[in-house]
Amino acid sequence: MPKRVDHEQRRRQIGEALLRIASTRGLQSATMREVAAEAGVSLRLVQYYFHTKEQLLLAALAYLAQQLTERVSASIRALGPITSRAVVYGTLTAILPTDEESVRLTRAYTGFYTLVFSSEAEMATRHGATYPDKLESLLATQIAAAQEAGEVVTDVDPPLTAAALLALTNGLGSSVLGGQRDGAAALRILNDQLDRLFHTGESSTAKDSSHGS
Amino acid sequence: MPKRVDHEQRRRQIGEALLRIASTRGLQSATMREVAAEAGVSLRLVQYYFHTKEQLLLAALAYLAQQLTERVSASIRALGPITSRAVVYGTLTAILPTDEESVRLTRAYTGFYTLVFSSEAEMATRHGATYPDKLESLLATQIAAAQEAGEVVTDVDPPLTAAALLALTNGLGSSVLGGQRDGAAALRILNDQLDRLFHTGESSTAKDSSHGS
DNA sequence: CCTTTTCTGATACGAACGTATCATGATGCG
DNA sequence: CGCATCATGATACGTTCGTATCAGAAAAGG
Repeated sequence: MPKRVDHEQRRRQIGEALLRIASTRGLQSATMREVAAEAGVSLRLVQYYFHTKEQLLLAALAYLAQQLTERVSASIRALGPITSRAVVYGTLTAILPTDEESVRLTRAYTGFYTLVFSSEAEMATRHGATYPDKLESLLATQIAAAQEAGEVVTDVDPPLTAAALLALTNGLGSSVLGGQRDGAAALRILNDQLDRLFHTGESSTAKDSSHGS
Repeated sequence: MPKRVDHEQRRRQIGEALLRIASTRGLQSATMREVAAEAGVSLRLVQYYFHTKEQLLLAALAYLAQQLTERVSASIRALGPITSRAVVYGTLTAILPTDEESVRLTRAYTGFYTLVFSSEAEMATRHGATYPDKLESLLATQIAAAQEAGEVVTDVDPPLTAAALLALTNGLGSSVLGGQRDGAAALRILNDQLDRLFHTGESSTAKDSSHGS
């Protein structure tokens, strides 16, 4: 038997190359040959590890979801005390394209997302719908908890508000990716809304309490 | 000279065919041949009226923007008395995919939008950025006017809030297009937010004041 | 040592794309 | 009445895509 290389590492290397292309040149530029070149391997190797292109896309999407999840929990963890507000703030800012990494992730994610409602897309049911739903119910739970703690007024509907916050963040992300505004401006808008929800008087972010334009 | 047909009508017929494809099978399925078949003309005719595919896309985008604009003003007009709140409500609900026409428009629009930050896209500067900006400043003006009228509390920042509302609506639209929820659910979420902004006590929509899940 | 299995490379194939070319009715003007 | 010109049709070309095929190198096992 031959050199016995780590298959999973190889697959990951190729999948990451696809994500890199998706976040720079767009998913429609992620052809088999481009991915192979980006990963520094031959086209045959890509075919060897992924029999078909759909398998490659599916694997790359899984890698992307994993990275997104890791980023969300890292963002929450970085905020220190795990309060409901920190979870909400950390979750939303993690998926807002503000720094280089989040721009990469959201760009790639948007590519997959639009691939879903174009093609008949059997991959729609796999990740596309379940991932935002999880995020949304997580947010709803935290908002309800914040209500119990008196940080949020009781007349807001947690599921409705959670959905609104997530949709707001996604919409802001799209505007950043589309070049309408930069990440800092999007963050200001999000913070403004969060401040209105969590009526503690202080701004959500630690570094700056003013949100003037 | 031959039959002397109306060129503009022909171009429109072909452009609409592209939009129809974009909103059903996706923009990447809108090939020259598909557009020709959808419009019921020959491929040569499409080439005759649009020398290159980019010209066709540009023209179709212009048609789409025009239809969107018309829909927004029609939606505002249908609300009767032109109050600030009606303008805001009419604008946002017009671009939310709730009925068949708005689904068509938003689907097509999303296709163009994602085409922009994939390709180097010279068409990004033409419509992509200016259209949302116009909507946003319109909303900001109306929110400020509502503040003057006492319908909105004075501590909200009109530009920031306008941006948030538009981003929220876009995000909700994406979730509807992605199949995460239906148009009615998205409308409930939007109404919930508008009710919180315009503290008149009544729901924004005329038909139902409850927003329970 | 040599077989057998695992991995990698070069190249070919059919389809679909955007675009270009050749050819041909139809019509209004001189 | 013809002929130049606008409008349309049929088809070809070169490229790129996903995928398939043919084949060679490298290392464990007998």
